[in-house]
Order: sequence, then structure tokens, then C-alpha cells
Amino acid sequence: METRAGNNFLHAIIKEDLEMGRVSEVVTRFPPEPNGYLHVGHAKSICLNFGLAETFGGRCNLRFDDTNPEKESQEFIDSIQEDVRWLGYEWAEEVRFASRYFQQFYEWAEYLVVQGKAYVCDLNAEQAREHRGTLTEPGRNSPYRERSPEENLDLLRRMKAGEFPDGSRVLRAKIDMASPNMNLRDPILYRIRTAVHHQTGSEWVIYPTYDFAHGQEDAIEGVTHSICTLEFEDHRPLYDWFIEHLPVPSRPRQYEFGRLNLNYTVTSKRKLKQLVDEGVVSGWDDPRMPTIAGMRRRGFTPASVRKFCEMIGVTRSDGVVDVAMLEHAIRDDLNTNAPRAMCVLKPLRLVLTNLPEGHREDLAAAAHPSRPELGERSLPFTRELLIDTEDFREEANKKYKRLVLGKRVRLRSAYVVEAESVEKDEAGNILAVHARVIPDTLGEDPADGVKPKGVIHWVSATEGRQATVRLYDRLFSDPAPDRGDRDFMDCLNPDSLRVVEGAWIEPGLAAAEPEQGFQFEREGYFVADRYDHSPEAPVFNLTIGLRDTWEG
RNA sequence: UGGGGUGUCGCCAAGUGGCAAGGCACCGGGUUUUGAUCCCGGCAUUCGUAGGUUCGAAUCCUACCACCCCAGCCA
Repeated sequence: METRAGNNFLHAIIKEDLEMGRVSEVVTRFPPEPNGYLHVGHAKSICLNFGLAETFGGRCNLRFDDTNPEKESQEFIDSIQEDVRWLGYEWAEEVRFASRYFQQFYEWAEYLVVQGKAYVCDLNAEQAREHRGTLTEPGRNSPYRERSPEENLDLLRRMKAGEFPDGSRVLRAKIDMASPNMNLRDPILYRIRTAVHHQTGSEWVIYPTYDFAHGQEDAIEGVTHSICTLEFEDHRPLYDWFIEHLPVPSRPRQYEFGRLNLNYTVTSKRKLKQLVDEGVVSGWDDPRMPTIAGMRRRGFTPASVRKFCEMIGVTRSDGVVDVAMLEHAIRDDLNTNAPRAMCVLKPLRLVLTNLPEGHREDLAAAAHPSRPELGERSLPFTRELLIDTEDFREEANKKYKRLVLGKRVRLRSAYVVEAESVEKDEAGNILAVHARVIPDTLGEDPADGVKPKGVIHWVSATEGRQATVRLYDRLFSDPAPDRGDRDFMDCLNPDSLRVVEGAWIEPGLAAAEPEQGFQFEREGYFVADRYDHSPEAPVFNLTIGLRDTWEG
């Protein structure tokens, strides 16, 4: 049985390759460079690669494309593995590293030299640029292009031996300096970099470029479908050139799809890194970051991220997905799965005058309105309660469905109350509202037939607990912070984080496990912070607010 | 002015010669002890534009237009 969802052009290609016997098993790979945290765009690639392998019973490797030691680190290797696992995927066997194949790559480099298909070039970066030509003019051959295989082999070995300084020479493929495809104008295979590599230490001073490594990595691992983003399309002829001219063990094929763009969001490692480095956010996992770690801390669930990736599809056209789709994916998941609870963000005292001092009654409330199997929680109902300041007005028009002086409102999962008077200070600020409980309204309408106009949430002022609530909003106030004609830092939303220290939660909430998500009724979905939450000092992050169609 | 791509509703996206799926968003209406959810209904005589082929075209042909990517010893 085929899943209709997840169907895309790559799915179709693989299906046919399998049916035609072009491949016997599908092998994909997710190949991040460990130079940053994974973001929502990577999630799309992960879901695609692992998802395809999964639906066709094949396998997917996690491979670190670690060919540039200067930008990479162990921190990123660790976080990437954690994020892939969190999303719910398992890679085949052990984690792969391009650096494990360095010796093989080197031998293949010598092979090309011997074949007369690669040469050592002494041009410096600037000279090389001049020789490369432009988009409309062909390049010129390097003066070192015709060195003999013997001389090239000698030079290459000495490059490897560390005899030459960084940047002094490179190994280039001998292809075509007049090619309209810039990637074919004698591309660089190896550059000299005296750097300590996080995996190989000081073993190497020459490192292969992406182009000379990627296809060969795929071939070594038996990858059948090497899926990357559109900007690598121009590299495909080069990818194929290496596969064709090298004695590789298999012949992988490259396919490209359109990378994810989200409005109100930046997804470029450079910009995300800048946000972290300049302290605009608290780190790569700040809940406002579009990183996997950030979304996790924000309260997104793995299922919601996967659902989102399924919703947006996979094509070769590049578009900009509305962040509202991501928000829908998480609301949809949490609506059906998150237990309900009550939290008052801006407390206002509500004194129930017809209840005796010290009154306490434990009310049972459903954890979920339509899923009784999720059980119940107990809510202490006392003489003094806290309601939200926004939920009371001395007077209001008929559109206002909350508590109004002299009128009634239903306290969620509890009784109907009627506001009788207001307590104010000299300045006229409301200090408290006095109301009376209408008897016998637990699960019933008032016997006198005067129904409440609405329902508001509440917390016991004496039994509730104080909590820190972090209200997050989108990091950028402009739909296209990425637009090239200005600085994305100028598009930051100054109100992307509001910390509410004096929020009050129903007592049971203090015992929430870190990363546990809830719907705070009438407010939104919140998650107990992964790191900062504790029963003694509860901390909740706003994942996403409830849809709000009230224009009040 | 070189090469490689892409253009279907505000956004994403099916569709591959037989008469425009779906999702998001939006707008109505109903249910509701969450102004949530849920339910019902509306939302492209038209597929970048202009020609052409055909009984018939988003799908085939031609030309044009727009946008994206490529001149790192980054990936």
C-alpha cells in the first residue's frame, strides 16, 4: 500500500528504478557539513532522504561531509546526531565521515594525475581567478597545465608531505577552461591547509574539495540516489565526470530538489551564526531560532516537523512557504495530543464572597475535552482566585464574552460566578473583583435561567503556583528578512520575547516534566522548558498561540 | 550578452492530450463549559505571455517575458 502523501518526483524516479531493476535497493544519505546546527531546511532534506529509504525498504546513511576542518567542530557533530534522532530517524549502521575516505580520495587523485587528467597548479588564488574567465568569456589555460604526469605526481606527493605552504599550490582536474559551465573550468581537487582536523588530527595537510569528495563518498557507500539542493545542479556534470573517470565501486546518480524557504525566517548558517555570535538570541537552541534544537525547545514535536515537511512537498521549483503552515502543523498535533491546563498571565484577584474563609473544594477537570482516555486532573477551588486582567471589565458591549460587573461568567471546569463589586486604589486601579458563586452550577446552567455569556480560566490564589512564562513571537517582523537589498538585522522584531515572571499556574503543572507540552486554555500551547524548568521554579515557553479570530 | 533551472488560486502543491486534486490562508454559517477544536459552505471558465498543432492543450510545437543559481583554494 503506497502512501499518497510523500509522493513526489523523486519518489517516482526511485519507484521506476526499482521496477526496471536499475537498482536492487535504494540507498540515500543525509550529508551535513558539521559547521553549524541543523535547521528547518535540513529537516526537509532529512525527511526526504530517510523517508524515501524507509518507504522503499532501503537505507539511509548519516554522513558528515567534513572536508573543510577550519569551519567544523565536534559540537556540531554531536548536535546533528541528536537532532536527527530527535526527528525520529535512524541511520544505517555507524555514522560515516568523509574524512574516513581521505586515503582513498588521495589514491584516486594520484590515479587522475597518472592518467594525465589532473595537474598541480601554482597559480595563486588571485591569478586563478583571472584565468577563470567570466560568465560570458572563456577562461585561459594555466601555464602549469601541461606539466608531465611524472612532475605532477612528484609535486602532489610533496604537497601531501607538507613541503609547500598553504595556498601555494592546488591539484586541478584537466577538463575545459572554455566550458560555459564554470565548474568544469579545471576545478580544484585538493588545496593545502595546515589545519588540525577534528577527526584526522594532523594527519593531512591537503584536503579534498566538495566536488572531488562528494560523488566518491556516495560511490564508496553504495548510495544509489544522491539527493541535494538545486544550487548543485551545475555541479552534476562534474560529479558525473569523476564517477566516469575514476575506478569507483558504484555509480551513484545525483538529483536535485528545491530547498525550503520560509517567510519571516532566515535559514542560512551564516546568518543564524551571526544571531548567535552577536547575542541576539541565547544560542543555537534559542526557542526563536528555526534550528531543530530551537524548535524542540520551543515545543515543536518531531511529528509536527515531519508533518510540515510532508505538507510542503518536494519539487524543483523554488518558492517561499508561509510560516503559517509550520504553525498549523504544530497546532494540529498539540490540539489532539496536549493535555489542557490553566495559567493566568496577568493576574487579577477574584474574591468569592459567598464562600467561607479557608474554603477548598477539589474539582475534577478533563485533561482533554474530547479524549477522556487522557484522564483528569484535580483543581483546588478556593475563596480567592486569580483570573486574567483582560477577562474583566466594569462595563462592556455585548461582543465581550467575559466577566462584566453585575454579569455572569463560567469559570472553566467550575462554577458560574456573578461580579458584584470592584475594589480599587486611590488612583482608580482595580485591585480585586468581588463576586458570588451561583450555587449548583457545576456542570449545570444556573437554575434561574440566566446563562453566563462566556467562559474564562482561573487559578486558585492560595493553591496555585507562580511561574515564569516566556512569550515568544516571530524573530523577524518582515516577511522577507533575507531579501538581499538590506541588512536582515534591521528586520528583527523587538518583541520576539516577553518574559512574564508573575504568571500563575494550576498546582499540578509544577510537576510537569521538562519538554512536556500543554495547552493553557484560551491562551495557547506551552512547553516546560527543556533546561530551566523545575518543580520549584516552573518555566514554560509559548510554542504557539491559539488561533484567535476575535477582533476585540 | 554564456550556461543551468523554474513558472498552475495570496502561499505550498497535484496534474504528463480528454475538459483544473488537496493543504495553508481567507470569508460565511452551525456546534461548543477553550472567542480553540470540530462540522458545513465559499474561494483558478483558468494554468507566465503570444501564436500554432489537434475534435479537444496546463499538458505537444514555436517565440517571447519573469524569476532563481553559477565567476570560493565554502559546502
